[in-house]
Amino acid sequence: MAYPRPSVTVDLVVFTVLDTDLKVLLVRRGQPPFTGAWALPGGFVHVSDGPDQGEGLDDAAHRELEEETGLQRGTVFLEQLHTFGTPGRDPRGRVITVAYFALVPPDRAPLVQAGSDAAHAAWCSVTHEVPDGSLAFDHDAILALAVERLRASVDEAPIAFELVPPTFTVAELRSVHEALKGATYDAGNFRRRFRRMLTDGVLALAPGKRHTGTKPARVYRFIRSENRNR
Amino acid sequence: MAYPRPSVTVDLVVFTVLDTDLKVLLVRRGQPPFTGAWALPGGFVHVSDGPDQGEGLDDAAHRELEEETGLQRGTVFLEQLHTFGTPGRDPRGRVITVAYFALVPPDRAPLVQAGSDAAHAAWCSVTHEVPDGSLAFDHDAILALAVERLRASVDEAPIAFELVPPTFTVAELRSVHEALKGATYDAGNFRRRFRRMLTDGVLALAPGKRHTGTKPARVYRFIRSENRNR
DNA sequence: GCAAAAGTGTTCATCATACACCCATGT
DNA sequence: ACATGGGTGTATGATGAACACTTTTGC
Repeated sequence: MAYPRPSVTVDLVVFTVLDTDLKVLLVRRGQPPFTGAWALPGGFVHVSDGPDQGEGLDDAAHRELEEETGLQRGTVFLEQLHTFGTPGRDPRGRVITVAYFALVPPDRAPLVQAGSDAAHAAWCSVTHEVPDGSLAFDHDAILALAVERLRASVDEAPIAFELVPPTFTVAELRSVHEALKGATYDAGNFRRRFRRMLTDGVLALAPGKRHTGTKPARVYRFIRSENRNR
Repeated sequence: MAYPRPSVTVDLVVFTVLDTDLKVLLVRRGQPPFTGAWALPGGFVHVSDGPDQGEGLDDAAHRELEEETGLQRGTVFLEQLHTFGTPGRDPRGRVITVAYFALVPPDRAPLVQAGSDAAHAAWCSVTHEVPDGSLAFDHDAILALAVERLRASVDEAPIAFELVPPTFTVAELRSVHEALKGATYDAGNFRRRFRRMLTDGVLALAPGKRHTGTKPARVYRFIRSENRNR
């Protein structure tokens, strides 16, 4: 146990969908290395030599997320993505980073502006504003993997609901799907999938209607699986 | 950068299928903590304070795998699974472990016996020989996650081929699927899926036939996607 | 009235499942 | 001869893509 140890950090890939476009939260670096470059938010995992040993990885990720966005644990989807530890990825020394990806619904995304370091954080369009090779460290690779994982997860798990307000219309959910996959869905067919989720208890009709400029649409809400069986 | 740092290890969940049963490679611990208990093979990631910074995570996993089984890089499927870093998971101090899972075809599995520390390593049946709570550290949780991921991956990616000899029959591949999922597949329907893979270029007919005690069966081989397009 | 989005229905191809059935071989 | 597993065919139901269609609102 007397060997040199690496530093361990968490990096966050925080997604949201604004204006039917997939956005990622980036911060502008104020210190070297990569001063002035955009990077993923993140920080060191707190470690203690005492008996408590410090904080857990998920705890560190949630802490960093709250520091950066003000969003508290339990209110956002956060999941471990992958761990990156290639030697040389940080010129200062051996740093291993555990990457997480988070999903923030658009109605909570503006909270980012109210964060402590608001000036240097921004939502950037993944497809238009983040050219390959523009991020610090190996954050391009981390972002690429996160996008890939996000796209793959949409068809498997009910994660699109994490990117939508508490109540939403069929068209709104479809819009999120389209933003994630970069393709258009047939409105009729998407509605049928939607109806199946309704009968499966994944969704429920919510009171009220939404006026979007034309015919008012029904609004629905997502039923999390924990509450679905009771 | 002067804060206390954690130790970082890699742990390996090495699977194979022997006698139509899913097995995992376990080692018996010789030192405290958990002396005498079964554990996943693994070890510390080499870190250096010099400019080279040490070895990469994948490199560490491959090194540990070769030390334990003699299987060299490029000959086995190895993929990062998840990183576990709950404080207290190792009573000696803060240890964060990057878990990997590996798939070894049965024709190479016996090589494990030839390893340097052969006596204390064994293939254990996941369903019969590894009761919950029997492994050291949090290795029960790591194994459980690996099994879950393995089961989920079988239907998505062509990973069953990693658990089968270089050439195999339809029944052999079906047997692996059944061992992984713990269910039986209809022989005719499985054959149809198999035929689709054949026309898709995922599989190719291999020369020779295999005598299994009754009518000789055709043998096939897996075409890796890199070679499929040329 | 007209455009645009909400919402419904129909057709067609694909694929999983269940199951009946023939064929070849070792014992 | 016969049991066993290799190998083939068929009917049925679920699902998804493509697309025509009606309804309801705002302008």
